[in-house]
Amino acid sequence: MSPMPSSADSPDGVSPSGGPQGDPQKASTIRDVALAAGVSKSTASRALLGQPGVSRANLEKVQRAIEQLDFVPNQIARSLSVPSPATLGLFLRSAEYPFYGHLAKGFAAEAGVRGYEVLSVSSFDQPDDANYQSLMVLAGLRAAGIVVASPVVDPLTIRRVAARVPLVLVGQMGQASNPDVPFVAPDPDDGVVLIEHVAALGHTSVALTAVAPEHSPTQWVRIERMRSHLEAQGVRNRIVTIGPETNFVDVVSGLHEAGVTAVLCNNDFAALDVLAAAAHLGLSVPGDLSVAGFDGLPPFDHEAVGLTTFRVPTAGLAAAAVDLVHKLVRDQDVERGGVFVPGELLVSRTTGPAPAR
Amino acid sequence: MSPMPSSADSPDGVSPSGGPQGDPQKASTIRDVALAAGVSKSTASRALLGQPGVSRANLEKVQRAIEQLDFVPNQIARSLSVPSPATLGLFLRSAEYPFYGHLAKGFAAEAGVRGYEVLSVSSFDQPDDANYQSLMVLAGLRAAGIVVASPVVDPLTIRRVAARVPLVLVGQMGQASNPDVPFVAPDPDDGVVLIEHVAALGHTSVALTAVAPEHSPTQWVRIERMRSHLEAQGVRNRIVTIGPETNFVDVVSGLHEAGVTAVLCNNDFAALDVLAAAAHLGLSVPGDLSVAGFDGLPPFDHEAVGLTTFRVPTAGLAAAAVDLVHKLVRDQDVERGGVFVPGELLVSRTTGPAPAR
DNA sequence: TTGTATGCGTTATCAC
DNA sequence: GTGATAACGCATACAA
Repeated sequence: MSPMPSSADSPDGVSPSGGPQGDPQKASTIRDVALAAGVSKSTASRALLGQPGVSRANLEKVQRAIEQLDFVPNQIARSLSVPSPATLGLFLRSAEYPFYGHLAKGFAAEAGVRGYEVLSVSSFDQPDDANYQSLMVLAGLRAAGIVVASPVVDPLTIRRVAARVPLVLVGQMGQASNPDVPFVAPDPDDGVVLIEHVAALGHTSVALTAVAPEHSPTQWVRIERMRSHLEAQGVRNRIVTIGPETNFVDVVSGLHEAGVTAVLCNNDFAALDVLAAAAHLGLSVPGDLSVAGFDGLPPFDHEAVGLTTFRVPTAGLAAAAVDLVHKLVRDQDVERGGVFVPGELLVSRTTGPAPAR
Repeated sequence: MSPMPSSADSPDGVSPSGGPQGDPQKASTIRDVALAAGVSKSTASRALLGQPGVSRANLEKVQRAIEQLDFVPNQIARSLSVPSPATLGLFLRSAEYPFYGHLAKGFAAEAGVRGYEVLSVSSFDQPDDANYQSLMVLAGLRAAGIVVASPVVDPLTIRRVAARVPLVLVGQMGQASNPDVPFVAPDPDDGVVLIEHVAALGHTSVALTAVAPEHSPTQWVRIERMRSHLEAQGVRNRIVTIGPETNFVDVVSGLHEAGVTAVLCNNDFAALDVLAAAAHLGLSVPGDLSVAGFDGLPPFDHEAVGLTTFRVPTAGLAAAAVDLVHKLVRDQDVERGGVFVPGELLVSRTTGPAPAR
């Protein structure tokens, strides 16, 4: 696919010229300010920027003109003449999920202390080419750097964009497809901590839930580690693939009948589904069945929910990502490969000792 | 405060000229493309935009050059000459809260079908002037329209921006401070539905939790309605102001001893806090105490959580907001005032009949 | 201290 | 069909 943007991106046939009676009030420019203040554009500009070398009289005149005209400097034009490395782009999967929301928060905080503005676009399950468009918007805005925190972006797109602007991946280990793109990801051994938790509780037959690989590549790395760790310990295990259509009552019922005493879920939402199913089946948790989630973000980590889960370090991931992209922007060397950030186990009331047989 | 942006917005002392050995690969421009293709800028531009009047030969040459140079048109420069009506700005409070995350999702979906790109910036509890800066970024980008979904933006800023670019408020009824700025908000009578729910269950003494007014202006409108409705029904009531430092065990204990049998919380997080406190005090829910939340977004609406709450219609709010701003962009008349969107009551296991006295 | 002239990258208006 | 040239709004080196 050509990198050309579609020229038909005008929304819904809106003509740029505006509506019936023309533009209501054309945005005032620095020229207007200068005119109103009776000075040259240069002086107005200098006053605007608070630069030295402007007489008090003119400064005040310009300020008055600005007030009066409600003048807002056009950042676009500004950044055209002075390359501003002050904007970072954030490409998120979907702010509706706590993980991405918290990631955005950490990202904004970390970028803020470094003086960056953050512009973000979300890929709410858009088709691939729409994702490409969205990323191009960020690139077209000449953001100093871009952080991509969405597993659904095609590697070729990543490579294309990464070739032009410093880019860091979050939450996916892109080695295979894009070895040169640095990344930040949760420690793949995070899941092993959960395994050790349930193994210590005496469980000898556990199930792991998972979603389709294309929805979350990192999940599979983690799950494979968990699985091999389980087998090394001689614990029976199985993987259950779930999706939007999954009937959890059937699934949990089947697992229980097969002797499974612990279910480790791929995320906290799934854990709630399992808990609801267990309740529906009259299974006590953790008496008959232990359940653990994954992500551990609010509100799932709340005492009132009581879920045993594993908290992914969103703040740490965000900080590492900003750090990486900042280095890239400053043209400093970045270690090939990436950064892994470990999370922490949160033990609550949904896991307990394996039932006596 | 003056509308002048700080000129010290360069991140961390980065010199624009780049790192040690100069710019590694200066972004290629249309000039480079034209040069490489052996045509003029005009022809290159036309080819880029897919405009008619370009020979097949030249078209192909330009396309090849684009591929080779990894050329991405500079949107910034582009929108300088032709104001792009294809971008909507979204100013969010904090994507970490489910409400804003879901709002963003609905917003993106609705804007997408209308052909807009969505750029969002979040005001994660920034100080006021930082908010101003962020909004100015959006305004400076010359977005076609802006939707502000953050209660913490000062009215003067809103007015300033609204004077330049179509702007719609979400979640706050700005009549008082900005009567001319259209808004979309949850129905202020939403809370009354909860009142009727607990009243029907026989509760005669209820408490309402609330946060400080500056954090959520709309909340107070809702709560006032609830309160007057309670009094009209002769139900005893009190308002408990909560904050980050609140000790919920003390609060709930006090309420219970005072004979309160139902607590209606200002949001779902607070409801979880109340539930945890009740559990800690050995109070049964809903036996001794009924608890309800507010917002009703995932995962709070999950069966496994079992919380009685009220779902605010994020999708509806988002759709209405996009509709409004779209009309504004097209220069169509917009009814003064705003749009109220009602939500729906979700009854679950934390509310029940009032305990016999 | 102030004004003039030029450039940033792109599109649009003209001539050719 | 093609290529100069002038905007767009702002910053800035340079001249005054």
